[in-house]
Amino acid sequence: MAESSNRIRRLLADSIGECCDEHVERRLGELDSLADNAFAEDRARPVFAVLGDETRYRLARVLATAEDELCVCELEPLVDVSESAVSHALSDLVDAGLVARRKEGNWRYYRATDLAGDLLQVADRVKRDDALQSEGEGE
Amino acid sequence: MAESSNRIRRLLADSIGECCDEHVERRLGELDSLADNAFAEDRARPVFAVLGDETRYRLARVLATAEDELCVCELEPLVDVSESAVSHALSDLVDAGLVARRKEGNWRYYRATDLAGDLLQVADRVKRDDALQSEGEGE
DNA sequence: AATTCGATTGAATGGGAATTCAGATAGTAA
DNA sequence: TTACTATCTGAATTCCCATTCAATCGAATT
Repeated sequence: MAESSNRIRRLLADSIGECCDEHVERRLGELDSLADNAFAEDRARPVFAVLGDETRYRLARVLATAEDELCVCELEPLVDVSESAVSHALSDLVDAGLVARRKEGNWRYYRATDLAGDLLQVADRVKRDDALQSEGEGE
Repeated sequence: MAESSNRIRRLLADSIGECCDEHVERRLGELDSLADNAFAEDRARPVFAVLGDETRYRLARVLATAEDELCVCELEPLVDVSESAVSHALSDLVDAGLVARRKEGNWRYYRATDLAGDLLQVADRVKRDDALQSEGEGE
């Protein structure tokens, strides 16, 4: 705390020439409220964590691409893990709201939700922009 | 392979009453091309994996909320890890195209890219829909 | 009711990733 | 050039999570 506010003091001094206690206090207040706003809603992270795993990502991708429901036995051959792992992965996807489940007899059908489709679409779309953005930096 | 196509045979038999070899072959073909399409672009997964980590997620969230560049010494107090870990996390975010870096003297300024902002926005927006979607399932 | 089938669950384990530690680097100041 | 600053890097360690194994479930069939 004392350490970091010293750095911020020097940072302010560097950027605005002069820096008094008042400046430091104000900046610290700004950062505090920024953190409050940023962390007000933090239920989004599990969604990213779920999609970050290869198995779950592939299942979500297939289901979103299919735009239709698929049975577990149709999904299983598409990922290189055991039947049990597929079941675990699909459960995680359901819990995260990325996939919906329907039961019919012994079969379980899974379908991607809009959330999954939208997230994958955004991640695909902006990937090129990303490359453009990092080109400019003179490292 | 033989195992899974047997299941698919039974699945088809269950859903369309009758099922011959031709049906099985066609369905297997459909699933194959589905997988080809789904896995054509797979560079999106690392982005999710990066955002799935708590430290990186918080940094990205703060930077996106700030809508302005922040110095490392301003970010560090907001996450409960060492200075080194913050540096590692920021590097990962830059590599994933979620954050851009600018150097000025001894200071390093970081800013969220559009990709980060868009992904976080989508993840936040659709979270309510998700809750609605999973309400309907009679588990 | 016994068996088979598709799928799920829970516990244990192995592998990988996040953190830290120690040292390095580049820029600044004396 | 010497010291100091803010940040980064790489190696080592710790910790978590994805997978598997085994057992189980509900539904259907005999």
